[in-house]
Amino acid sequence: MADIDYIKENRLQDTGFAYTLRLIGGKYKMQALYAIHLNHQPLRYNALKRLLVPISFKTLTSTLRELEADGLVHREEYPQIPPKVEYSLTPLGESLIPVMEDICNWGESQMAAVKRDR
Amino acid sequence: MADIDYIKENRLQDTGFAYTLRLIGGKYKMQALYAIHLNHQPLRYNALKRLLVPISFKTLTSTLRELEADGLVHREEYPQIPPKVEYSLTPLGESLIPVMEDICNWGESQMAAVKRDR
DNA sequence: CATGACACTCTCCTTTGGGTTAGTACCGCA
DNA sequence: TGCGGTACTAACCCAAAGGAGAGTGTCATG
Repeated sequence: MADIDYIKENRLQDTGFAYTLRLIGGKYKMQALYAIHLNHQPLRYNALKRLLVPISFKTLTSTLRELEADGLVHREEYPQIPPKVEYSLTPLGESLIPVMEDICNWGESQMAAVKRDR
Repeated sequence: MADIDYIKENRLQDTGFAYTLRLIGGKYKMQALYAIHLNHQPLRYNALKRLLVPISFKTLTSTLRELEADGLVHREEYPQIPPKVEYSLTPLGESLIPVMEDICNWGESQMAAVKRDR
């Protein structure tokens, strides 16, 4: 009954669910994090854009700005010409990788199952 | 380098990420699944609606229809008056619970950390 | 001499998710 | 007799997310 009270009290929307999804819920949020992770070293803006085709400038920029504001990504700007900006994962960002991998794995196995059943 | 090729080949959008998020990405998708799970028995439409306040009829209906179409939820209709419809998790839906709990836990601990640091 | 790379910004446009309101058909209960 | 509960559907609306395309300033390369 404690479980149900928990729902009835209507806290469901205020749990970690909503919190986590606010951070990684965007169309390319997880892809961006994962791409940086897999690269094993900082990634430049245009490199990231090429990896996340067909993302647009606008979306990539806002995606990165939000990830930075949420402390998942670190932005390092080199004031030179031509400009150079590198993005890397913060420890917090890294801590999300296992969670994202679970999501990914579930989807992979499910896709495989669907394919098998046809 | 295999990792990077994986990205470069541009398969990132076609991985389990996108697949899983298509299934549970809606505003109330995970909440609905979790509510049914916690109830330990089938939930009726209006009961679910009360738990997911402030969800609207339209959104709850489309949410449930999509979950059903994706095989995560089972819909059982009792042709009586007044009508009665019960929703329960399929085994596939149940298999998502641990993944969702990981997402939830990460968010909870992160919220706690943010609170602590102020 | 001109093109392209760099890391963007700006403006406008479309799509999508979700919200609002109203209505349906029937019944039990006060 | 009329109100509330049951599980919806239909029509319309709104805001936010994302996409398209052009522009910026400087430099290296062909």
